[in-house]
Amino acid sequence: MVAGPLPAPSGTGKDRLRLWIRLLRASRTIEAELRERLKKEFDTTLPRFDVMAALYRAPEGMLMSDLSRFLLVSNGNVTGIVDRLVSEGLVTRARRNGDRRTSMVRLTDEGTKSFATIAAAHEGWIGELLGKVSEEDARRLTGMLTSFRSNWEGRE
Amino acid sequence: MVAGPLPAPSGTGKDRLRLWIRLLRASRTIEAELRERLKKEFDTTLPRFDVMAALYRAPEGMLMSDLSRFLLVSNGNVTGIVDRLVSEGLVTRARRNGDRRTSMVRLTDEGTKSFATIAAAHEGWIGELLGKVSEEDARRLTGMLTSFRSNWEGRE
DNA sequence: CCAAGATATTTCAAGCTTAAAGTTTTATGC
DNA sequence: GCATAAAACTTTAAGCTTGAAATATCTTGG
Repeated sequence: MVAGPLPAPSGTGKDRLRLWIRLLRASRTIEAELRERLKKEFDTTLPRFDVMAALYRAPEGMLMSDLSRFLLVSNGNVTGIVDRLVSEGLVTRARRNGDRRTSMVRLTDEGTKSFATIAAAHEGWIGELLGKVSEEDARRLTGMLTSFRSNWEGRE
Repeated sequence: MVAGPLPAPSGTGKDRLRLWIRLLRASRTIEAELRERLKKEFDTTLPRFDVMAALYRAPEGMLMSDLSRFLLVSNGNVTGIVDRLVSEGLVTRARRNGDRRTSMVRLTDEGTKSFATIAAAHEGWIGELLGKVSEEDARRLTGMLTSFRSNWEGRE
């Protein structure tokens, strides 16, 4: 065989490591800002917002396991957050006839109304925080991240 | 927040919101994978790794406030993580002559050795997890994220 | 039917995280 | 000097997070 110079498998990992660090810092910076604003302006938290956002897209409701899969967090975690949302009257757990292990989690009317308000502010904040990223860059970056993600989907 | 596209049909913010969601999902996916491997292979955690990584770059040591600023986390948070690292013998708090409020936090020899091992594995993992991102894309993406960050530096 | 396994969820212990309040030490204005 | 403010850090309470163990329910092969 005419084995040419091997394509240096890891030799160039430096740029990827740098990318990861930037990625992490960017998302942490934005996350911190969002958390602070959610707390200050709506007296809520990011995890609660995440759960409500997921439920908002699913008027028919979601199972606990749907939620944890969609949000990329553990089962036990969702239990606690939903417990608190239920106790605040924003969400309900509806027992199902068919399978008594599960329950459909849904936004209440109050939860829906509350989320719509917060989501509008949230979208504005993101526009502001990412204001310096041009729409074109945003689309290109999104594309890169999407292809990255599809590389990982279904691994866990 | 790992929410899907919100129904708000605001014309211009849409792409940025989508970008934010992708960014968050990507970093959470990678973070989860790293956390799991750190636990399984080295019986440690991401926050511990982050602190040790910061200290590794600063052989002369860092103040608690330096650490919390650099890592983008709260003061009290760093206190707990450093406490645990100290109790494991990986880090020391050296009282300073000048200012008795502060102490220099440094890696111990054991901590340095331990971190070097873990960091090597970590760099390999990142190379693997971001393997589908070309080096060129990685550099371009890093550039975008860097300019974004500089937009925010000094705001808090 | 029913035992054995699979699923869906909750509980638990340990650790991470923040914001706010408290402690100790240093710096400053008068 | 010395009261007062500022700075560096720790403590605290509440909530988030995970992985593992426990519970309850459903499914399936015999």
